[in-house]
Amino acid sequence: MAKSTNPDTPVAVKQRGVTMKDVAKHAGVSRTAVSFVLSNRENASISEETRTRINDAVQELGYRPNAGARALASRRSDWYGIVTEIVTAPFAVDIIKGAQDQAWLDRRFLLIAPSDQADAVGPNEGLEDAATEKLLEQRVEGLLYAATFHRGVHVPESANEVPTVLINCFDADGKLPSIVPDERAGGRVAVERLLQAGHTRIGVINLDPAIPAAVGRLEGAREALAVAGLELDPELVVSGYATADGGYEAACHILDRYPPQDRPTALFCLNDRMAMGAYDAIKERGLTIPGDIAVIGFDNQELIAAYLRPKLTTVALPFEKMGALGVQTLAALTAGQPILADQQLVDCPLLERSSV
Amino acid sequence: MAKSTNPDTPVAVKQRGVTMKDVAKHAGVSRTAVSFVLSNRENASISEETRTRINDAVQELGYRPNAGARALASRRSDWYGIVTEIVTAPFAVDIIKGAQDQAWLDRRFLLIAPSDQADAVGPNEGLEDAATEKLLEQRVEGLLYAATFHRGVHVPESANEVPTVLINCFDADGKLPSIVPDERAGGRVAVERLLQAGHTRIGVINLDPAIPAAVGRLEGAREALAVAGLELDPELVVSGYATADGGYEAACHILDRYPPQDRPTALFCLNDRMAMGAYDAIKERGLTIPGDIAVIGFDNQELIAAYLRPKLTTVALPFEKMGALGVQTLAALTAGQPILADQQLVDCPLLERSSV
DNA sequence: TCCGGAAGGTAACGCGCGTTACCAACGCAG
DNA sequence: CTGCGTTGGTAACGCGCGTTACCTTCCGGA
Repeated sequence: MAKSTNPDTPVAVKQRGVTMKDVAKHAGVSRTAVSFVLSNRENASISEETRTRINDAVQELGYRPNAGARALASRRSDWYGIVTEIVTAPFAVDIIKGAQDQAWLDRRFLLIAPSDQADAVGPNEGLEDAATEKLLEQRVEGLLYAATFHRGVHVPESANEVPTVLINCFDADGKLPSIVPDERAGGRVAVERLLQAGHTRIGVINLDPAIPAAVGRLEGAREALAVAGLELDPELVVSGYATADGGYEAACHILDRYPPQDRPTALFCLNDRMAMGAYDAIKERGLTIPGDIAVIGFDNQELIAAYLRPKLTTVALPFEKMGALGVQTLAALTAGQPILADQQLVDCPLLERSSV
Repeated sequence: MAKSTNPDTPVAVKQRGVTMKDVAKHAGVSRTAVSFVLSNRENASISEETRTRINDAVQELGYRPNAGARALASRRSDWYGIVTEIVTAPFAVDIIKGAQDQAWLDRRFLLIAPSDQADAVGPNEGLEDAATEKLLEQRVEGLLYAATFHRGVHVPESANEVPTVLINCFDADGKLPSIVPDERAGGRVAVERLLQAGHTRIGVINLDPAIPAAVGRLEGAREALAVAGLELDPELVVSGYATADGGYEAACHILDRYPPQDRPTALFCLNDRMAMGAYDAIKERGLTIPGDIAVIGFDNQELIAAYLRPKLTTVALPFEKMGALGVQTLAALTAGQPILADQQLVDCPLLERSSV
């Protein structure tokens, strides 16, 4: 099987492409005519006959336009750049998917440049700037910045040279438009679901209380309770590391503190990984889900939520939608249209599975 | 969702950039001199003094080269394209990361184009061709195709126009070089680890026996056993759906078939999701991991393997390495260098955690 | 008859850059 | 003085394409 490849290409592969000139010659017309036909010019007067002759020539020769040359001549590039650490930490990969798909719909192209965890003051600090710089060298018409988790970020200076939109993060300096999840509404819908199932004593497994996700989700939870005339018992809110272990420990803490009759009957875990740990704590105590304890998560990490047993009911982060909305917003910006709002909130839908 | 946002809006943003001419004027030299300095031409005779004058001008004006124009003039584009369904199904996202990083090292750029599950004969069948076509329009110098799981694929005809390398898949028509995991060695190392821990009666939770991963891993398992003078008991090999539920059922099947003393003492799960299900089956029966039953997985899906309790020992798929190797191979190809082998196997390292 | 206009094109410029060919000035040996 | 190599540059072409200005017919009406 070990065959060495291609003996007859010496060095530097010839990008010998068919050009418009070739098409023109083959069709017996001028290059301009070809250009007119290919770009579907409105007021170009080309007879139907030559038009088809040109199209045939395009087919026969396998002509493929040169995007670079086109960009050079027309001074518009048909592409956006996205700078993201998602390539490194794929948690929010659906942002890319959503953006990619939307761009594709708009016949645009997404250049993806990696960044390390943004604002990391470590050795790789320059990477983000370099990525932005590289994208601008490609003459992207707009920039997107996407983060793996909702937070404030600083974008490089040069991002101001083209329209820029932030996805799943916001400009700490407050100048750029951003698309973020509506954490508060998400927290509300989660707790509403628990209330609706009859739970009134609800434990909360919290994230680092300082991050936007925790603040918003908790606030939403309080709102939902308030509507029902209830309050959030501070004793039932336990923070932990945002991991399965952290969730396990927090759940143990909550479950063991009370005698069975006073125990909360539901747990709102502020992310799915912690819910995963909570599952273990609950099962370990011989309790069932959702019979004895209902569990609701947040994030909808497929690998966890869909594969836990029972499958986890959770609130989904609208990554894909945010990605698409980011591109739409960028399209509006580059077209000079006004933007609806500086910060667009996107709904976090509840995903019913079997843990409530 | 995903409503198309008017692609042909006229009001294009002026990409008013500083050009070489501006730099030249500002430095009081010719544009050629600037070009020579910026491209570090070997035998260009430019005095040290004008050289610094030019560099200063570049700084002061914030000149940024136009990648498109450069590509047009030099007929080389500094970028590769990668067509992949990974954007849709992020399982193997590290391939992109590895490729991206390696490309970045080579000062190249990766254009990522989405494809649906390849060879899907569904409604989206054309997407892959379209993606390839778009990439060729950008004049990529080489193409990568990456799959989420190891399998044979067909690539579009036009891929033959530039050097092409397949990652985590292979050309069903046998013409293109590919980078795939060494499944067999992975299966071997997994079972070797179990043997080393003293297990001789090993159950195997198998995937769809037809796919390359299952074939290779099972073969490797047999080899390892053979070295130890053992054989694989066909009764201990149970196939199931490649999900947690599938793993759960298969594990139940194996565990319940024998009385405790005849029961296998270890399970080799051919992927981590199935191991996740197996965990449940084992715990449900009051057995401990790894005390009563050792479990070893395959794939190293971080979200599962690192968060299961106990953490799962598993064989990692070398996605990142495959991505990097893919780019390296492509670089060699585009440089006209011969390729080592048509199919390169990449090692699957064992990741020790706590389940053996 | 002449004029006007539409239909069906084409020549030529420039986008920003890499690259080749050429040129002026200078030093220095013969 | 001539000849010749070296140093330090520059003019000009072309990459593939969008675009503008212009140029020919041809036809119908006054």
